Order: sequence, then C-alpha cells, then structure tokens
Amino acid sequence: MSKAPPPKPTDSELEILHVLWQHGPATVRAINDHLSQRRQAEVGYTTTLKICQLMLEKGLVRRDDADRSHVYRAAVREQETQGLLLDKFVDATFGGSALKLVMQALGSRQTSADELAQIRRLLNDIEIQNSTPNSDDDDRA
Amino acid sequence: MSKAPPPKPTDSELEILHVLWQHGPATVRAINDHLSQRRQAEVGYTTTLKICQLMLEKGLVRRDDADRSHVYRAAVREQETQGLLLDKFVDATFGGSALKLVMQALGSRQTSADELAQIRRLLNDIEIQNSTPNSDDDDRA
DNA sequence: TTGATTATACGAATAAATTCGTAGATGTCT
DNA sequence: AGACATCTACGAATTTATTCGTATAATCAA
Repeated sequence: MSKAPPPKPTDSELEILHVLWQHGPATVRAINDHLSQRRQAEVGYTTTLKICQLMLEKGLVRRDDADRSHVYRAAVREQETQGLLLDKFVDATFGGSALKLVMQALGSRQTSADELAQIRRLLNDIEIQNSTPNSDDDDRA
Repeated sequence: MSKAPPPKPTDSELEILHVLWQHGPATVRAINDHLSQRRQAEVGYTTTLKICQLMLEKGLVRRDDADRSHVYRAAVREQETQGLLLDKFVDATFGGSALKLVMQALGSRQTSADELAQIRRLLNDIEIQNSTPNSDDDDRA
C-alpha cells in the first residue's frame, strides 16, 4: 500500500489540468500563456510554475525534465477527476442527490433540442443496462 | 444601488444553510446540535456561532435577537443558492457545459428507474416549452 | 444573594490556497 | 567572452476559511 490516490485538485490546479487535457503535455511557459489568455488578467509565470510543482508532489501531473524546460502532463484522467469532484459537489450542495442536481441543471438553464436528444439517448442506454444486470459474470457462459 | 447580492457561501456556511432550510429558524445551539450529529466529530459551539455571525454580515442569514438566544434564519433561497453554486461548478469543472455534467452525473452512477422516469418527465416539459416559445405574448391571440 | 450555567462578542491561532520576488543555473546571441 | 534572456527552486507575503479560547453579560436555581 505505497500509493495514495491523487487528492482533489484545487481550482487553480483544475484550471491547469484543463489546459493539459485539452492541449496535451506542455511547458510551464505554454501553460501560463493559455491561462493568461483564458483570464482577464495576466498570471505571473512563477505562480504557474509553483502550482505545477505542487501538483507534481501531489501526483496530479508528471513531468519530463530531460530538457531544461520541463514538460508537464496530466497524471489523472479527465472523466475520473470530474467524477470525483462531482461526488463531493453533489454531497455538499444537493445532500447527495444526483437527481436534484440534474433537475436543477436542466430546469434553470437553456437546453437545446440537440442536447435533450443526447440525454434521452443516454437514458435509454441506462435502462437497457438496468434490465440486463450482470454483464461481467456471464461472459464465460 | 445599496444592496450587494449575498456572496457564494463556503462549505461550512452551506452546511448551516442546509440545517436552516430543512428545519427552519433555529438558535446557534440547535444548529450546532444538528451539525454535530451530521458529522463524525463534535463541532465547537463557538465555531458555529462565529460562522453564523459571519453569515449575518454577508447577508446569508437574518437573525432575531429579541431573546437572549438569537434565532437565525436563512436569507437566501435553497434553489437560487444551489443554482448559483452549480453555475460556478459547471464553469470550473466542465468548462461551462451543463450537458457534460448531466452525462457524467447519470453515466457514472446508479440511477433508479423511478429517477429516470422523473428526468424523462422533465425533458418532456422542457421540449413543450421549447416548442411553445412565447407563452406570455400570445395569450391574447 | 450567590454560584453555576449558557449566551454573545471578540481576538487570535491554524491551515490551505494563491501569489510573486529573488537567487542561481543554463542557454543564446553577437 | 560578455551581456542578456529564460528557466527552476525556494521562501515568503497575502488572503480566506475554519477553529476555538477567553472575557463578559444574562439567566437560572438553590
């Protein structure tokens, strides 16, 4: 039991993860450029560097330091991380009820017909899976 | 322009708001009892008191100090507050895409048939509203 | 009345997240 | 080589959230 799972990223860390997920491995310089663009104000270079270093210690990113400009890449998957954050958020804000969250998200917001269709498709898939319960047991039958 | 809208509550503040939303106006003692129950560890009484006082300054709660034991009540509505928090969360975690959030919430989670039915009903309502866009204009047609 | 209980107010310690300055190493250009 | 730019490492200031101790006032019980 030597590996602790990476902790929940903070807001700033999540912002950097978004850049890495979207653009792939990048130097601190490149990350900083993206962040500065995405915001209204400039971000200090050493600020970004510091957060990258902290993320490395936490296991949220890995880095290749073969060259002088180290290259960082995400060490956590986008969906898994979002799922982790979502769990916490649902607990804290909606008392653990994912249904309430979905209702709120869909109800108080403009949703296009295309998006609604996607959700319907997902609902169908889920119901199919629910009616075909154990797919991991009968693969050797 | 004298009133600033109440700010986003912190995690602890949200926990207190949950108590007030669920049980109505309450003294610090009562709030503290609920919090202590809801958690594993005890919460210091003055900790709860302090947060209530800060929430009062922020406009998140109001209080009746007619009696010696002041009575606090929520000054923000549950749905509005959840909507506010949800917006921030969707921006930070899903790049502003409520669809991704819903897909993640439904996809990586056990959802009962009953809940799925509720969501379907909501989808139907939304589509009806989308296809009857301006209900406040054509009611005199 | 006097002592114990319970309340509020206030200050401050602690912890976490964010920010940036500075030092020193390395690389580049002329 | 020498001047200048760029990178990492590190320390520290700042801010925010959380926690609780202590002082003081009000209430209650004997």
